Amino acid sequence: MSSVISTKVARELEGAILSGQLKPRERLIEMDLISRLGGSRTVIREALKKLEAKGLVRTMPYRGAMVADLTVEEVEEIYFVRVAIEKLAARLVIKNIRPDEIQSLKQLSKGVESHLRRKTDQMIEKDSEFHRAIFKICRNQYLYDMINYLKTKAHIVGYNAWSLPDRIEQSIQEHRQIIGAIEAKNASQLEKLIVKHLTYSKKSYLAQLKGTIGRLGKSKERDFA
Amino acid sequence: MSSVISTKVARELEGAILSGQLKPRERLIEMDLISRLGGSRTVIREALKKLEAKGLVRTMPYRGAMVADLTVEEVEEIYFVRVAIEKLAARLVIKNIRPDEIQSLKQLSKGVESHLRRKTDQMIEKDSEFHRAIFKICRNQYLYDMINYLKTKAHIVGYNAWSLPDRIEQSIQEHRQIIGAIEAKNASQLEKLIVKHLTYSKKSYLAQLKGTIGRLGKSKERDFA
DNA sequence: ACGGGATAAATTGTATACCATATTGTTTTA
DNA sequence: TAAAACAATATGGTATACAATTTATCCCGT
Repeated sequence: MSSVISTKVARELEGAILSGQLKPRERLIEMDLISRLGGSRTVIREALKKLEAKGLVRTMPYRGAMVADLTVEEVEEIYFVRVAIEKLAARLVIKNIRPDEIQSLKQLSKGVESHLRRKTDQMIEKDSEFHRAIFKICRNQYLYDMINYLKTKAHIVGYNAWSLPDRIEQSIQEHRQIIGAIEAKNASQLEKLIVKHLTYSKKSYLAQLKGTIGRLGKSKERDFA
Repeated sequence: MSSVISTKVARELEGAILSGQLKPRERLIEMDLISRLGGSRTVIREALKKLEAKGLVRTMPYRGAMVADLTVEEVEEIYFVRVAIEKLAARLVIKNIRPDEIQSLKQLSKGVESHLRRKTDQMIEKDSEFHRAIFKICRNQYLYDMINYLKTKAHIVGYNAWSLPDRIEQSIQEHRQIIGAIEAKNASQLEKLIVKHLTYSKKSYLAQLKGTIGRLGKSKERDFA
């Protein structure tokens, strides 16, 4: 629908949420967003709708929008599903991957390493690129969409799966192992690596969530589809 | 956001799509929808956005909205993911179910049977209720949402998983078996039943899709999250 | 002072008008 | 006949107004 502007606004807002500028449960008042992001009320509302669909924003009638939040239970639920889907993805990757794709994965992995000592933002982007590339190999748009949805959801508590000590080096190590398993066509090995990765990621999110849950108060139900 | 009216309009529109009144790739022109469903342009536009998020409608800048459609490949992709998730659900059900929930499942199953000779619409509703109840037992909202999304998507081609001969009797039979497997806490048996159910359902959708694909022309890419 | 209820302010929901911009359909023209 | 010019249609976006509802403020009796 309203494409150009509202999409841009939605992207900006998403950035603000994922980067932690806007915190979970923070109210998103249309007028404020207008003066902050520009555009008309219509545009802002459409952007909010988009983010609602993405699960980053929650709205209630006549109460407007707020940044979505996650309970510990929800994080558990998310990772439970995500593990299952990513295991499936692992099998698909082994089955579908072509030699040239292995090469570009290696390339991407190098890209991550090159940012080792740089700004975290770029590092994160490169890392996402690597993982996106893997899931694309599955050649199943729905699988991809769902992983993406679950991943984004978890990111609401903030970007900082990277804040833990040695996370970066460890991540690079993981990439190498992943590529190794793919080259060896070792599906169960790849599954294992992915599960390990997710377990770590989950632990990190939960730690962060428990750190912030005190000053936010509890949240309850959600809506969605 | 716009809650009351636009939600109602979205529901109506969804009904029209799922029931086949509005066919895949049919253009949804705002003015037409206004005169058909009432409400202002604002409301219609928000409703369309909602359905876009649900995957029932596709929009392109300055080209507006159309009823989403599915290629054969997409149906394959959807069912591939859905089978995996529902297998997961099966294991969760066995793990989490309480005795009283078994009772209400039996009750719901009876509800379906009572509509055996009635109008198909009510039958479908009762059947959905049964399956919804099962997935609720998983106590994982995300799992539930995803199954629901995939299910709805598949329904775009029309309601008629029921059009095949003896489908109703067969479905009732399946319900009994499912309840049996749950009572016996037999997870692998339950998985098998669900997969069988899905396989059948998929075949039915594909048959229908292939029947209609000729007079619709091909579709290409999709967007989404 | 304090909680509870009336009142005012703020915010969202819906409607409508208007124009810019892109697409689609038709006509003209080479 | 095909391409180019034009007209008609539909969406993208802005602005404004008002209704419905929630949220904040004030007032009051105890």
